[in-house]
Amino acid sequence: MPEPTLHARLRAAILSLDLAPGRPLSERGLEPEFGASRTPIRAALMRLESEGLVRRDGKGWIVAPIDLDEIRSLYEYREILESASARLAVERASREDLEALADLARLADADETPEHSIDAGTGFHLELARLSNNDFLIDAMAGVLTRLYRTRWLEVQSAESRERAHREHRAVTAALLARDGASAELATIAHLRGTGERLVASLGESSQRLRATGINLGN
Amino acid sequence: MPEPTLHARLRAAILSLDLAPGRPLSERGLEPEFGASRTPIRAALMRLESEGLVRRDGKGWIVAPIDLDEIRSLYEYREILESASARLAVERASREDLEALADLARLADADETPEHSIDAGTGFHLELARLSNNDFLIDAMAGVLTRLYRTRWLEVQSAESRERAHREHRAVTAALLARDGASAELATIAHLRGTGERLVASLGESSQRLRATGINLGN
DNA sequence: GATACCATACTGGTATACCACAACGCTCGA
DNA sequence: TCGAGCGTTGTGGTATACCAGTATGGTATC
Repeated sequence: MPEPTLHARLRAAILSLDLAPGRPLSERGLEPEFGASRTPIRAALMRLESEGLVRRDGKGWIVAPIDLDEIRSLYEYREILESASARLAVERASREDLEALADLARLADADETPEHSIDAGTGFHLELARLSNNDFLIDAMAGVLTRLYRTRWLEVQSAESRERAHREHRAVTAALLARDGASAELATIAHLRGTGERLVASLGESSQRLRATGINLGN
Repeated sequence: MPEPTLHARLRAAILSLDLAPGRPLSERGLEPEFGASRTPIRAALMRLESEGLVRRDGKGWIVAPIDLDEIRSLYEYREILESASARLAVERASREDLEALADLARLADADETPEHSIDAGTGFHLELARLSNNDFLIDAMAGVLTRLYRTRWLEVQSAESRERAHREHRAVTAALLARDGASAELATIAHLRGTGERLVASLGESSQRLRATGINLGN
């Protein structure tokens, strides 16, 4: 296995909350931690900036904070992308592709580590986007999922929300397999809207309580 | 006026077709042409890569070619984004904002240089996206417009297509001002679908004839 | 004349030294 | 004791030297 690139390692550190949201990053400061020199670190930071995981703060860098308004916009945007994906998937995906997606939704059931649950959910939604067969839609969904990844540490805390997600994923795949575009769109929107609202609610409730779970919004 | 950044200068050179699609770029080769050293040139190239204007080709760089399938996907993607923008604009934009947009569509009438026409069209669509009040939607639309910018040198060649665009823009703004979301969506989709199909058709027709107009697809 | 091989001249990738600027803190003077 | 000014330290921005890999062209040999 090739060792992960610097970009991938930095990315993983941010997504795992190992590098806390809002934390200032200095190019030289990351040199010892990641065993690389400024040039590739700079390149990685610039790339992470375009992914929305890192941000310029004045002249310096910070790990992108988790902002409530941004999450709201992101879910609205995602609803546009994902409902369109569902509609296109109904028109274009093969039966095999749809069944593979349904398997993803079904297999996600079992007892999982929170991290597995996050990755399974991300995988499901990304795979759905792939079925649209539109590379720009796929890339956009990948970007959204990346930007939302850290907030999902919250969602997967409760077994109930994990089960709800799986149930709703199965509802989406059922509509897709039935080639019912309108239902697939509606099921997708229902899933996202519910998830988004619960997430925003729990984020808005108290950033104090979140810090107790090890999650800091960074703002 | 501050002098344009290196990124902006490279970007302008690509969008104006001064750097032909498909042309190989070497970091060192750009040094004398742009009077900068490799480090900032490299940074600019990485940024342009994330905007889709430059691409890695093996180990090297090339100006992104203009690919027919990509244009098709882009228009499909854009239809998703822009119809959603129109719908959101109907819900959210103030009367003043909508009238300002209508002004943009109206003022674009006059005799213009092709470049002005392109920028006016880009401005109109970007402004429409802004009225959605969703930053991600806005950024995505900006990205789409950037990626499509070079193809618009074709559209503005004919006075007839310029006039059609203006007319269709006015139809969109009329629906927006009437607060008729469904009509606004439909007018937007009609505009894009027609424009996209004509563009793809003329691109597909003959890349030979295009080269005569100074446009090379780079593939 | 054809082919194989080697030298050379590129490529991007990396490490690092230097620059200007900004913020912080200490020191010196009132 | 308080305040102002200056120096030290750290920031990103840039220029450049060096590295390893690669493709290419010329030459020498068969």
